[in-house]
Amino acid sequence: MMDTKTPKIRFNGFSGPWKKVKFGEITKDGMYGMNSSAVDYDGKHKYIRITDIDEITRKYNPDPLTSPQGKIERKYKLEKGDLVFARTGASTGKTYLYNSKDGDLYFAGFLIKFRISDNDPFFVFQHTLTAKYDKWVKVMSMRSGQPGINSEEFKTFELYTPSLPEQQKIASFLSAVDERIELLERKKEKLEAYKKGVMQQIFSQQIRFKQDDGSEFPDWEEKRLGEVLKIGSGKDYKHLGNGNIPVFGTGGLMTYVDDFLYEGESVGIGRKGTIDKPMFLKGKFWTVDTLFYTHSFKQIVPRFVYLVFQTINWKVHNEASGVPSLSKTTIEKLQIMLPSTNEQLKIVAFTEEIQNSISNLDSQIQGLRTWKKGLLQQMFV
DNA sequence: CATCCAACCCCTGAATGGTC
DNA sequence: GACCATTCAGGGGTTGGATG
Repeated sequence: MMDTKTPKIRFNGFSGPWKKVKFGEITKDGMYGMNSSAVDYDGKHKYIRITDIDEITRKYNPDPLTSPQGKIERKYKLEKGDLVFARTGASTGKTYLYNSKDGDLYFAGFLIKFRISDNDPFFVFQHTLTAKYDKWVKVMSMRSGQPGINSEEFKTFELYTPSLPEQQKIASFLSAVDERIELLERKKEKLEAYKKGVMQQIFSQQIRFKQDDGSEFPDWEEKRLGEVLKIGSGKDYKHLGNGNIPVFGTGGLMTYVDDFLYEGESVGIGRKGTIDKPMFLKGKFWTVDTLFYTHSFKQIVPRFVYLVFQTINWKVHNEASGVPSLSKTTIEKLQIMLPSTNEQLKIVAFTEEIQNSISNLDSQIQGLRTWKKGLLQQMFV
């Protein structure tokens, strides 16, 4: 007897149960890619490896663009309807559906390619974005060492499929949802670019704000950072107990403890490792050994410091040969042009408004992604 | 296997303090 | 006041665990 099921929600005009198939039954090959390392892009052959697939959007997103090394064979070129799977490492199970817009792509050995036949590729691909698939990957990839799933194992993944027209109907609906998400993403990118451009114009004084009564603000003054603020060192926090005071590292929030280093508005900046990602801090907080914070502000408001820090090219000031490093003296010696406090506040308010719109778009995008994930659970069985 | 990053630790130089 | 010992904080390289 055939194993069948019916999904919870469905488009009008379709009826009848969905039938259970193994992934291997609706695909051809299941071949491993090129066993070759990546080299600089040669202008013709684009290489796709696990890291070139975006974790969230599952799009081909190379950084930088590379080509495979050595002899390039046609059989490693992806075609319409090809779906690739990451087979080892922490990203095991990550998938990418070939999109002809990405041009000619040659796939790497850590990916396995399946060509989907007689079914809608996009419909099948969507199954690899479900919670059910994630769970399956988690179990199947368990090994004594690094996680992994081989070609034969991928073929055993089970899914339920309707008729081709119903698959296509679902696929076109879901791709419309994806398009909406992409539209918002592009909007967000544009706004981010706009913010960057405006900040440049503000800090080069091409744009100046006026006082509320229409008069000019005073001229900007050249200052050493050390004249207007002090740099505080982070400290180890391991000896502290649990609490509700956040501990920040160069990568952001780490944990919560029961003591604080500083209270008030401040800006964190990396001392080692990531030195070019300033963060705005407020309230009581603790920073680790590798994250500086600012304090004792004179003639400068912390939120403006945050803006200034975002415009500084920190990597230029790196003085170490190994892990990038900044020292207090380097930071204190930096020269900046400083507007009056009132103009600083205007600039801060203006840029924060743009930032709010960006954050708004971001939460809309997150919301849509969550909604789609839930939708997949209802539409598939 | 490569990358990232917190934690670790060594080195240096300034500050402090003691002794003759 | 000169000299030396000790302490301490900051600078910066190394290490190892986590992650992709």
